[in-house]
Amino acid sequence: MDQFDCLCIRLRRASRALTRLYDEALSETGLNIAQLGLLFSVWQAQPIAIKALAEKNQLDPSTLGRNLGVLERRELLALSVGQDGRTRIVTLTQTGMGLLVRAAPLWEAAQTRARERLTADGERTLRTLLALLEEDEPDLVAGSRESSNKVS
Amino acid sequence: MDQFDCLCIRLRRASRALTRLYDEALSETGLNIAQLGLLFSVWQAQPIAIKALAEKNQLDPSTLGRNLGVLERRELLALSVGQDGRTRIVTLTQTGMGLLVRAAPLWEAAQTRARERLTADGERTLRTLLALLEEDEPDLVAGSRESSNKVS
DNA sequence: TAGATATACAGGTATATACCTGTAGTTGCA
DNA sequence: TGCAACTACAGGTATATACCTGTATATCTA
Repeated sequence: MDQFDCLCIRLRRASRALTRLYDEALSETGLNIAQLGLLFSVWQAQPIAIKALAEKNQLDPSTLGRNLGVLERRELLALSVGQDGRTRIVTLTQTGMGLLVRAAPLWEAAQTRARERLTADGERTLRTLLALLEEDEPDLVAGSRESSNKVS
Repeated sequence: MDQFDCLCIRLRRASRALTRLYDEALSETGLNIAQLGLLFSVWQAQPIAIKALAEKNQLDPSTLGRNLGVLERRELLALSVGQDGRTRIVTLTQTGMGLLVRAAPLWEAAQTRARERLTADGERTLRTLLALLEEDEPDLVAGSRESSNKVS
């Protein structure tokens, strides 16, 4: 146990560090990067039900519901009842769209700073590796379809 | 803005996914991976003040203080007043040490499963890239000391 | 040595995150 | 069609995370 070089802890630490970088860049918008990502995700997919949005973002639906609540209270997005009375349909408001547009260049700047910490190659590799980490064991039986995500 | 491929969002998503993997593996211990990491960090560094531990883990001191509180209430670690009366000194209890030992093989299994999602090369590369992301602009003026963390 | 300044936390507030349970609304089937 | 099973959320509870402010303790300086 003298070696506890935990991948998860490393990832969480890097995640906190990068979150700080983006949040700081976005501070004047009153949004953090998680909220901006959510707004953008809604913009892309609207109108969309909470469950579907949760899957798209790989978030627990109850977590997402609460996160949406914060943005709804700021009137950045609107929730309404879907045709299926059980669902809540999420859409972006005008205000939300406006804020998204205003935040875009600030996000861009943060992204650039993040990229500067990596190389162009590094960024591509990182994205690939992060995607691999999200993969749930892809059905070990069907061994024919070889893993298509080899990394250098 | 039609391309919002945010590194930070990707990192946070991967972090959630990996956290789920580790937390599930550790569930029978009643610890999550953040708590296990903290216990281990204390074990390595004890006795240590909250501020120093916060720096070691790159956590906000107030965040760390609350996280420690959870583990203290479970009597996994102990807080006492340091020689400098302002500081709180953290140490692992016997119970904490015992749980750390019990959790080790479960953590190991999770780590192995995480590694299987990457390649050996991938893991090494990932660690390097994550470390780069944590780096705060390394003093742009002193341009002589060239960046020693190039990635293939 | 007294007062100014600095430091280390504790606690308030807010958000992110997940698990669990309860409830309202749908769907499927006898 | 009426009930059983299912589904989508809402809300409780708990932890992780960070920022800000207040307080106790140290330290420094005139």
